[in-house]
Amino acid sequence: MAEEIKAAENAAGNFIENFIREDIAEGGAYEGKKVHTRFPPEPNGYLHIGHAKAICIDFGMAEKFNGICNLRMDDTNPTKEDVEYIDAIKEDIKWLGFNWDNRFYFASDYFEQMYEFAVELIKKGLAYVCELTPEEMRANRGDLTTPAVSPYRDRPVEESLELFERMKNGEFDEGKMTLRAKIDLASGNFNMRDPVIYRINKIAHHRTGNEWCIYPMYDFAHPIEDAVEGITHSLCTLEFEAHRPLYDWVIANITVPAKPRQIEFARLGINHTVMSKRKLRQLVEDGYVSGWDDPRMPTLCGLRRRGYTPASIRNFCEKIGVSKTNSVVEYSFLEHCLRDDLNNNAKRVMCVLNPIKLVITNYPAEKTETFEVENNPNKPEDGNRTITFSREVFIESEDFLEEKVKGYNRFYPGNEVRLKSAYVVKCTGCKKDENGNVTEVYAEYDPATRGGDTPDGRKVRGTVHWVDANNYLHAEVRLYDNLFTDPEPDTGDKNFIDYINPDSLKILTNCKIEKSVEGAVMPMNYQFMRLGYFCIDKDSTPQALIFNRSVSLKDGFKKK
RNA sequence: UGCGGAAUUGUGUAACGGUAGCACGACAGACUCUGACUCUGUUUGUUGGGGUUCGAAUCCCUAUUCCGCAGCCA
Repeated sequence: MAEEIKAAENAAGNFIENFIREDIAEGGAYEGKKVHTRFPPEPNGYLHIGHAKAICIDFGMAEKFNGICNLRMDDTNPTKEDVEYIDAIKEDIKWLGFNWDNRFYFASDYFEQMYEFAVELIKKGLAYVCELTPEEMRANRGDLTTPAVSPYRDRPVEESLELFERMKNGEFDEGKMTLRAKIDLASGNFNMRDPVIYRINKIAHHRTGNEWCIYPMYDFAHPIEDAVEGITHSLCTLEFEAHRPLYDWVIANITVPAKPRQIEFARLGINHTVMSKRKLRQLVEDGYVSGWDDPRMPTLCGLRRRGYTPASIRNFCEKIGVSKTNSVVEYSFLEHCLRDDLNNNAKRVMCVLNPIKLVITNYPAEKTETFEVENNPNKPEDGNRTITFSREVFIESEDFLEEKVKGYNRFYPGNEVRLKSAYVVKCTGCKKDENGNVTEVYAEYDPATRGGDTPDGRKVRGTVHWVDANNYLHAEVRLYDNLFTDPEPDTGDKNFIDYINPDSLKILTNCKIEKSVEGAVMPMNYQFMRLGYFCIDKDSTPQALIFNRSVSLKDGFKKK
């Protein structure tokens, strides 16, 4: 316990952490236990960056207090769930680096117990079988100031007991009956207006098959799941705030030893994207993206394919903090977190996206020489690699201008430029085709500058990346931009589809990359010098390399 | 209109009656064999109005704005 408090005192301290710390100080819900949280996804879709925040909070908070965190599939609604998502969810969480050990559970593990608890409530006169149809229930729901009504509210306990058992036995059709908690039909909180806690669903459950035809509702199931697993702090998002009184009601009225506490935090919003499962699904199903793992998607599988690292995402979640304020974080902040990680860890490599040939006219035609280049100039311990150089190299077509422009210090006739790690060369001109397009650039090299140094100490302002035209690999490179042009495509009465960015994907098929990447496989992050961070795509093969641009480098070039 | 929440710089987040700080961005400069990185500096904020107090982002009152809730979804 002392350790836990100490650990907490050393930490930054968001409101949840402070809450738990106070709880520990008071002895509160603990009874000497460890902090115990859980991450409870419903297996009905893929995880996205918003879930990553929740995962980092659930697992991270436990970690911070030397506690533990369970992974639990909240599978109480067989009409929406499927096994196909379970493995994907586990994979994403593992990828982020969190560990649930052997504490992997299903809400459906507790169906029998939940049934017993429901019976307990009925016996206590705290639940009753209601025969209102869904339509009738809606009609009798009341409104903000008018109470709800149910003609079945005062049904004798014995009768409810019998009907509930018959519900369980499949004697009634879907929609005919529900079990309702008897709380307060006049409550200003609709969740307390005798909420349905069991409904009939005659559909096979992905785990329990046809064993059950009645299923507990979230509001009844969740507190039980938490209590049964000994969860101390049940962390969830803000929209469940109004459900907390019901959560507490269930805990208070059934016989469980543990008293978990629900604490709510704000959902993550990120601009230039959408986060709701429904909308992401629409993007996939209507073909706006190639799939759930399209590199433009905010899904964890999408981000992973895009080249995001677990560290960058965890760091992002750590830095955005936790509060109860609804907020929209800038997408560029996520990008910052990626650059921050990759700048330290990605191997540098040279790739020319839009190649144009540079001919070094005073360099021998048949000669080839090699250079040793640092893999990461900021990290000498990452070693060197060898690249080759010859009379013809590819340079970026945008690194050449026929005439000097103020502030531009790359190739233009008369200017000296350094070919990164090779030689300083002086641009002498270019060749154009009949349409006036530049087809080749010419330069002369200074043999005294081998390795890129200038023995005479003269300054060379521009340094550009290049690839030996006699020794390179061909590559396809996919460039991505925001999926939506509008920073908040789904606020107000906007239709997010109207704001899809038509230029969110650009495919370059004529890229030249240095030979050293030969044989590279996923997952592999590179920095293409001066361009950005790129990774091998899952479509890539050794014969046909495909790279994704994860994020560009920050562009400090000031246009006047 | 009932209930429950939330308002701190462009964005996110601290400060729990005692100097409004940090990160990102932006801007300016230094450095540089990546116009990156790194480093230095600058800029912008307590939703409004009252009150309590020597002192208020923080406590009280009041107003305003925003978010969530009327699924047999989670």
